[in-house]
Amino acid sequence: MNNACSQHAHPHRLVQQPLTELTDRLRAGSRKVTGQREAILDVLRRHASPLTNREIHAALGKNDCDLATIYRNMHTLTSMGLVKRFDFGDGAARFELLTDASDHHHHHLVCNQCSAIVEIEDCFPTEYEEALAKRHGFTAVTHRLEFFGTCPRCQKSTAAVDPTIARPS
Amino acid sequence: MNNACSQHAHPHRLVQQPLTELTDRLRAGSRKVTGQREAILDVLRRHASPLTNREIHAALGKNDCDLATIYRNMHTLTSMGLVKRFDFGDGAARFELLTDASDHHHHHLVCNQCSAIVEIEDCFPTEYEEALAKRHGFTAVTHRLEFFGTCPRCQKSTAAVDPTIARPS
DNA sequence: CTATTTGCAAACGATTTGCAAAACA
DNA sequence: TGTTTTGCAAATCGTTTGCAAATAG
Repeated sequence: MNNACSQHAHPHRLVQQPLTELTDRLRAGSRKVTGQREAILDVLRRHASPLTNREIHAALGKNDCDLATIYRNMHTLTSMGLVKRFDFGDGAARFELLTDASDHHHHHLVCNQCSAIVEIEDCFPTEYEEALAKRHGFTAVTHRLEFFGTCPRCQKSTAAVDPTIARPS
Repeated sequence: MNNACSQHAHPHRLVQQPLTELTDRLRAGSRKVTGQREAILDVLRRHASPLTNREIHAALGKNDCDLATIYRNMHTLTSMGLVKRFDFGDGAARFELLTDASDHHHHHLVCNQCSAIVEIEDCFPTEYEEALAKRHGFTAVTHRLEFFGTCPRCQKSTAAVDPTIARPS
């Protein structure tokens, strides 16, 4: 995927926490600290935007490991809370490192043209969500919210967008 | 997928517009009115919640047609604006009939346990979205928003939920 | 009659899984 | 050493596509 514009990502997400802190979290969860896991976590550390398994695999370079290993580890890391999974509706899951508790819930603004991703702090108002849950008798209600549009850089080009892809109107 | 609770769906979406009105829209788009298309549209007409291609296929019963035909037609119908595609993050696209312009934008509340789907009118505040777009220099910004939780019926049972699936925290 | 549409089978891309070898603790 | 993790290959699942036959207008 072409992430040419991804440098627009909000700087606050580029905070790199030390790798040792991450491996410690692995040990705390009684998981083994393997070279593959370190390499994967290291790739995630240095990326502000969520990456697909394939992108992680490509970014591993020298520390290459099997794609299946990445898939398995993203499951593990997600269930351990080290990583969060996002879906942009294009058929590939994306994963982002959770640096701290405050990162556990946020959203994205994705360019329909070049797939640039901007981290967003805006969120659906809690009070609305609570009212909505109560109204329908649901409990433990959460939401998935992602924004799509045309990024500044792509506003000049005139590339067509596939109208059948799941971009809400 | 188990949609046992789907009768919770908001009644306003059960409005069934005549099949002829739909086929007319096909003709208006210079598309042929085939038996398969009529059958597919008829299935969508009588369902309040979005259906997967497989669910549509199963619902066709006697008027069975090839799955590939359904996939191709959902593309066609989506690009014609007769149908809208939704993604709940479980890997299967869902489609819902658009009865009128007011239906072009709405959201869902999905039960994590039984996949019951409730149609939701609540939406992310337009002014927030506009501010967000301006702040990041994006144009033509839209959003995808879906809610997840535990439906009234499932609040009694104690089924575990896969923590690795993309349900935002 | 002619462009569209369909059925069938094969192809695809993302993801998962079985199993034996390799590696952490 | 005993359990977890990895690599490899095969399997799965949703979806797409090539192509010849069927069909709507």
